[in-house]
Amino acid sequence: MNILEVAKKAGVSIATVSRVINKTAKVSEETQKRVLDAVRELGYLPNAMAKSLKTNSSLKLTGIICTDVTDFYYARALAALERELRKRGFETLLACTGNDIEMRHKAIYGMLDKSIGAIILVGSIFAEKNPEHIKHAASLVPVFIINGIVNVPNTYSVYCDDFKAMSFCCKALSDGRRKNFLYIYDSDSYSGLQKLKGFMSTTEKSGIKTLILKCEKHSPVAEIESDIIKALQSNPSTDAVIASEDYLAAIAQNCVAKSGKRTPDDVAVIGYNNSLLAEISNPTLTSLDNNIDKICVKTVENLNRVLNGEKAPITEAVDFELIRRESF
Amino acid sequence: MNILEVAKKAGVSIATVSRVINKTAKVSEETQKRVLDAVRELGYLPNAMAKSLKTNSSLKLTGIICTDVTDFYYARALAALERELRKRGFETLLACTGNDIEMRHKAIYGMLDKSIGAIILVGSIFAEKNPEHIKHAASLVPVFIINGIVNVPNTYSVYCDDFKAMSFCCKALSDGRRKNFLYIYDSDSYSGLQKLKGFMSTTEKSGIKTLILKCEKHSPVAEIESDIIKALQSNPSTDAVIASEDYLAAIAQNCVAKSGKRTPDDVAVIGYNNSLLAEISNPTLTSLDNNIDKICVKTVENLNRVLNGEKAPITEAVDFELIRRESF
DNA sequence: CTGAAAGCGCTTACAG
DNA sequence: CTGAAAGCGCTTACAG
Repeated sequence: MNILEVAKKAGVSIATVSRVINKTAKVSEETQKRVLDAVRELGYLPNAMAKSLKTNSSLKLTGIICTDVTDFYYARALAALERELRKRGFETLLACTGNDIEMRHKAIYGMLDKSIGAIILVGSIFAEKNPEHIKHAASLVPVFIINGIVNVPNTYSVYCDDFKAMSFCCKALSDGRRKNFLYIYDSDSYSGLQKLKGFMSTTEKSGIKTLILKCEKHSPVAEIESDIIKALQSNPSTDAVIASEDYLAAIAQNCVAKSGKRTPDDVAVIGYNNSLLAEISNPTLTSLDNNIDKICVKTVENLNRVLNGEKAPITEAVDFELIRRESF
Repeated sequence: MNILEVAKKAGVSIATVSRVINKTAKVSEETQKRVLDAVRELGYLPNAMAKSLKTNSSLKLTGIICTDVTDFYYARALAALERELRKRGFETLLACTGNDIEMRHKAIYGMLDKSIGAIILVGSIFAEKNPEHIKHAASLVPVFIINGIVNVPNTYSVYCDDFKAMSFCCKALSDGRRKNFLYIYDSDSYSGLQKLKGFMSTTEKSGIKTLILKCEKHSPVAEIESDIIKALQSNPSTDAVIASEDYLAAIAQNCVAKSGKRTPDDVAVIGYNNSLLAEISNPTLTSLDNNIDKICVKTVENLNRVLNGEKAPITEAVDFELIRRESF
């Protein structure tokens, strides 16, 4: 089914069909109707490939690569990115990779094959120490990383300074006379490590006692709970918990309760990302808002600039805020 | 930057360049190297449009239209769909629409312009009473609806029978000697209404007293809480709450606690979708699992069949299961 | 207002 | 092993 068949059916040239469909020049009403009828009867759908090949407009495709859309934080990022891209007339090609490094690399090379104009990598997990694949991608199209930094030409980062943010959380707790912190995290990504470093460096300076617990992402909730409860038991004077993600903080709150302690009186809890979970938790969860929405807005602004041949900042930080609720 | 420039730089014909890049015929090592070097130096990226135009393979694009990726249920659907599509070599073009009906229609027409082979509509909100736009879309490409039914040719549905599922929840509660139900919901989508009907018809038959509360989606948690608390106060003998979504159930649990009652002893609570939220809630939440993952798997199987010219079921139901936890 | 024809960037018989 | 050329389905000057 192509434009020629429509033209034949309507008894006109393909040029005329094209004009009618694209409303790109005056065509007599009578002819117009014949063409439109033919289009309808045949169920003709213009071939977008051929079209963009000719007009060289491309589909204005942006490739978004994300490890896991079911992660609430990434889902918010994806939603914001798609919304901002759409605003500017870009389409979104989505690839989810899971946490397997092979899949991540494959996804990047896969995207490169699709006539995309740019790649957005969602999550600092893509900011590896040896970013060969990103280097390759960036040699072909501009690459934008959400909340991660990788030092490669033609690669742009908008991020929240998670080191500072986590440091801020620690200070808030120690200002509140808390002295014995449990830190729970689940990811060794760039941003995950920044948070961890922020925690360690700040608690060390202030002479806070610390215990650090790493959980496996996607392990059963019961398992995480049991690990946290053990950690709390091994260090009964724990008076504050900081988690790298709200869901870990929410689970931790439940563990605190199960240990017969009260939040925040006995144990304060701070989460991270300020997700819906923080509002729904019982007690509601104080959480660090690292402004993922703003990160995405700025990223797409930069993308738009770069694709228009303008300059854009290589790295750009957004601010953060500790949203206080019942848990601290 | 096109194949001709690469050919010039390498001192060969464009045919040879194409062969090297696609490994589609023997080329001498020496020539191969010259071509690959040229490709590298120029940062040449084949034009996927031109390629697919020629091979007529198309990008094997599937358009997924979704109202809101930050909704946990839809995020799970999207993740499952993308995974299944990728398995079979399809790319995913994503459009998010929000809840505005205009935007939904625009998104559908927008997709049709992109050389997609099929459209997947995520969420029964797309199953409107007057599905003109779906009819139009389905006249051009097969349309697949996740958990919604619309009676239009070339449209396929895989769904969970939410009427039956909700009815099952009610029966479980009334078998447990509960007599006074509060139902909380937030959506008038096809599936939302099925759930509501299931609730009403079953409670009516069993002589259960009922109160029905509709919340606005995306309204602040505090507002939802206050509405629920009012509802509980207006009907102090409420001994069971059923919500159309886990997050509403989680909030309801908090309200029950704030009203000085215990879950499940005084008030049992059942959520819907069996999301992570159900596991994290305190107490953990009994929830109806409507098998969204299976729905998506079957949908992509059907899509694959239809695109290969095989038959696929027009409508297909998956089973459901009530996952018991602490709240009932 | 309409059509014939060139050309978008590729792939792939067809020759050699 | 390699190249010249046709053709994928469109759009758009150029003529008329």
